[in-house]
Amino acid sequence: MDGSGGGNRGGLSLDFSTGVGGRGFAMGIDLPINLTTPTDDSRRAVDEMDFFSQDKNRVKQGPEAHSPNLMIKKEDLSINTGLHLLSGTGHSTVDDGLSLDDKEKDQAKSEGMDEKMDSSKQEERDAKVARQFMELGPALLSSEMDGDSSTEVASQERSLSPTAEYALKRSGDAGKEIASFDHEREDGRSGRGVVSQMSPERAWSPGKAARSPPSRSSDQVQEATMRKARVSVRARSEAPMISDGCQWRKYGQKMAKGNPCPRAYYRCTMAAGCPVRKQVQRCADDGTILITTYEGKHNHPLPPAALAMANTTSSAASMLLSGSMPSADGIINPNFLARAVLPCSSSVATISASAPFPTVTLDLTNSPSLPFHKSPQEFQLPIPAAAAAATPAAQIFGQSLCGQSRFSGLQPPSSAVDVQKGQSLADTVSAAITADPNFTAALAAAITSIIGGGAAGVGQQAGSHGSGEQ
DNA sequence: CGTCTTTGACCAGCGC
DNA sequence: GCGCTGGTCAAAGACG
Repeated sequence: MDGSGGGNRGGLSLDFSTGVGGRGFAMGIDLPINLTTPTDDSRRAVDEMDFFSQDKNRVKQGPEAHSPNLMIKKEDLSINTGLHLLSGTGHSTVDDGLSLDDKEKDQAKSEGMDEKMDSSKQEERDAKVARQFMELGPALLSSEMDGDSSTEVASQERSLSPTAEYALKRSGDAGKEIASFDHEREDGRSGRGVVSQMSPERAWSPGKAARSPPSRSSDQVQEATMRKARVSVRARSEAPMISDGCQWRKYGQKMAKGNPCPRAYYRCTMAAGCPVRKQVQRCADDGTILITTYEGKHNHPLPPAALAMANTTSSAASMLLSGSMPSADGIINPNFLARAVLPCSSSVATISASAPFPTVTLDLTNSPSLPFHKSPQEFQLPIPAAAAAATPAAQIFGQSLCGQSRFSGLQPPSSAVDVQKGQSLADTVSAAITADPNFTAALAAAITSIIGGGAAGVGQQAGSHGSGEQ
């Protein structure tokens, strides 16, 4: 897909490993994120295009005006892009769950982030956070699902253990079983109305949509034809997979065209029937760059570390949603999200309409310097994007972002006007931070996702089993 | 023994 | 219609 930028200047090794090795756990990540100075022409998303401007115009003109590549419904994006699009007031418990761990991580930062954490200390932290997560699990679920029908589904999903699902899928007529499993989540009872933004399991594969039964509502039919937004994260890592706090099971591996490195397919196993899947592949041009593409939304509570990553990616995805909305604003700083995710990066986020899915790419490989070296005060500003989808304040952020008619991480701000608008937007976000405590909570979670590798394995530890890379 | 990874095969979409 | 490609399945083997 896209090449990689420059060399390995200013690299930073972040030890995301939990120290709990062991087969089957998708953690143990040594993630040396190496942020480099961007080279605009060396990283390029395939088929990058002016996604928002076209879409905005066409929304006003009606769906008929859409080209197939741009027929993206707002609700479609909301259904599938957020890995864990928390709404409203679901963050208090998350915040609580993070507090202790954050303190410890802050301390660890002060002791020098360039060094790998002592494994024993990290184990202690992991165990501690794992206990917190286990204790908070029910509360997390209730708070996150509160107020919508998701609670019903969550309980239903939980009623089927991962083992049971696995056995079900492996039994007898596998095709039939899997189909029925999908239907269970897609029908009116447990599908659309249930997890409000949960995508069907087949959402990952457009091909699977063709297998769906014809007897569906018009909305469902439309959804089946909709393209699913994805969030791709590029990061320099020598580990086979970045740790995002979730449990993943590898279900396939393929050699992708034009890339000597195989592409691995994972699905979330933290809960039965979780539709979230991800692809992991190394960049063809730079083997040190790991490209992780997420799709779907978790239908279960997440540990803090996973929540953080989910918020980060879902916020990026939410931009697609925002971008589909009309806006009177013109071009703003095309790299605002980039800076929001990593403050010092000038070329991080790319929205690509490359077929068949609209994709937000968060490029963590090309920032000239790291936020981790900065003071805590400096790091508070950038992260709001990570929480953009999670809090009311984030809506402000998202609304602002939706004004972007061009959003390309490949180009520096095209004009002084862009920079100016970006700055004003930053002011808005700053106000949002102070106005919304939940925003701060999500902020902390996002910080954890980037710097707090210690908690990355919490989910796996808390779970009875995990998955790992080969 | 249970769970997970590996890997070849299968299926569907898409382009020619 | 055919071939290519991406995505998924599932049997077999590996591991703890």
